[in-house]
Amino acid sequence: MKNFVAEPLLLALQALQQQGLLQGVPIQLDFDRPRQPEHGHLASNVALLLAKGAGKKPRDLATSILGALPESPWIERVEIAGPGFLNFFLRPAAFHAVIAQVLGQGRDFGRQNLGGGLRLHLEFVSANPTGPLHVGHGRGAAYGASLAEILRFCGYDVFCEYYVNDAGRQMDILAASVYLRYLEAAGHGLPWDFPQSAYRGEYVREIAAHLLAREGDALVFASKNMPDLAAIADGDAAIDQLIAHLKDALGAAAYGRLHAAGLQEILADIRDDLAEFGVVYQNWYSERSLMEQGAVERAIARLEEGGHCYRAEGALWFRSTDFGDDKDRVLQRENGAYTYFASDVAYHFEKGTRGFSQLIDMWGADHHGYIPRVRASLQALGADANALEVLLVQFAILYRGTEKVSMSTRAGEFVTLRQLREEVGNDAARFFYVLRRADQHLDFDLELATKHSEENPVFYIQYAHARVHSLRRQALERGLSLPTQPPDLACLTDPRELELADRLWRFPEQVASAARDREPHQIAFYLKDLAAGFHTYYNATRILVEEDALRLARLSLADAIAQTLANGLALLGVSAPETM
RNA sequence: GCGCCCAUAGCUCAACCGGAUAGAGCAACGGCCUUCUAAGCCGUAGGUUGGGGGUUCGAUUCCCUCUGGGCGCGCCA
Repeated sequence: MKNFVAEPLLLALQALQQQGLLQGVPIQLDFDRPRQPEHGHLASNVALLLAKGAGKKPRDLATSILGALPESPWIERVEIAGPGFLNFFLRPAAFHAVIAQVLGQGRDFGRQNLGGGLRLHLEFVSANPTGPLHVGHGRGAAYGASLAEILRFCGYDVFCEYYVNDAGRQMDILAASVYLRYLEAAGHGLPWDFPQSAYRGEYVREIAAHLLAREGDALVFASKNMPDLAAIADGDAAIDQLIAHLKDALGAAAYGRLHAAGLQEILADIRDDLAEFGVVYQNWYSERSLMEQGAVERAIARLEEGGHCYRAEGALWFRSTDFGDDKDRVLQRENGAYTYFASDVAYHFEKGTRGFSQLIDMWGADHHGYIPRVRASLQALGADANALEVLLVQFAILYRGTEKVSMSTRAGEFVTLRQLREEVGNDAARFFYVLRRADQHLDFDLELATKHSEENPVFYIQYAHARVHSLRRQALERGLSLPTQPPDLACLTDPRELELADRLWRFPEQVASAARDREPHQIAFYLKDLAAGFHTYYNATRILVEEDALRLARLSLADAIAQTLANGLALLGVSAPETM
């Protein structure tokens, strides 16, 4: 739609160039949507931008441009204002064309091909499978899923992946926690209190109960000669001793079943939870498979071949300081075990070999210090470090009223994503999560979200959508005809109607902007604005009037608005109900 | 101490890769339902964009500095 103005303006600038007025000045077209209606529907500051290079005063240049503008069926008039802005006023026909376009394109209105099919890898959530997802993870899930949809709508080939940390010490702690609950469920009391450093959530008992149902007493024997945890002051050391004992006593096969019991149940839960939330992955990538395939060894060998490693204090280090990191990082510990970082080096390198042009990672903001070392590793491995883009998502801080809610997974004190979804509904949750920029802290007041969920702006938007469909139902009930394609919009002359069409026209731009900035909240705010415009119009103007032409034209406008609301809501994973 | 992020109306947040007079919602106050869904609409009030410098025709936006907050600085993940 900007072409209505961009094409004539470009022609004018080219004409001036031929006259020698803009020699050596690179032409750049730039438009603004003025806040003030007096400033037109579109304003261009080209004269201000090009004035310096052309050696002219901005207003004089603007006058020259104005003189060179060809006639256009869409442009009513052009004014020069302020320091040299060119303000374009469009004819109603331009807005009618927008409405027709929305109705013609339907669900594809707003779709565009910015990406050109570029393959893009998007990793998000990737929470450790040591417990159910909590409300904090929900933000990443909603944000990532919405971003994926927006990017797809803009012509990118997006591949969503969840990186499963199924290999680390945290999983061993989970296994040990399950084992202790298993003993309890089997009727064997623990010789000491349940450890503080183990996972104490209720879900661990459930996993243990299922394990007991499958295994019976078969694993109880390993409770003999357990280390005396009560005697070990350091909780982490205590749990590590317990893990070592269990691995030894149970043997690889039985310990593997114990380990898998927790992992598989929790992973299945996470998968279902996210699927119900409308968050779908193309792949779940196992950290353990990375290790079993030798990818970590290969990556480290490659680093060593490049001379980026050294041994010190018994450990193998990566000289990340050569690539701008604060300090060097350990890849392999003194005890021979690889660090989490080593897996991540391999994982990110491996991603790059799968043919993606760009890698987008979404991390919690607490991981920001991690970016330089991952970048450094990609650089050292000869990969394109610029292909990795890390989006940091700030924490969601939970409140219950004015009180901060603890969010410890170990202690099992948290509100799960599932609980939240059940309380406020998927639509409200999805929308609420993307309502603010990712780099803003999200204050999530549970009391407010549950008690006053009807105040959530998602209902405001859905209500506007439902109202349009209500109009259509009303029209049918009264035996009135509905619009046909293409609509006749000539009688839409009211400034409010044209202004609404103006907002519709903005949708594709907003989608592109949201994709470029990786900011789904832009869509959310746009939809609020469009819904507000419709509610105002609805209250001020009767749509189902007797006069056929006017009624059909207004219904067409309403249909176009509903279509755009539905398209936008779909990008955010929110439903667009026809009745409320 | 070093690094990253943030600071806009009483509260929660917008402001289109620098644009013209900084906008919404909530809270407050006052109006609108015998006609298309009042989960709505209209109006009033609310600001030195944390302070100070700089760049620019032009700064909430970019740079510097200070203040205040969040997070990080493990052979944890």
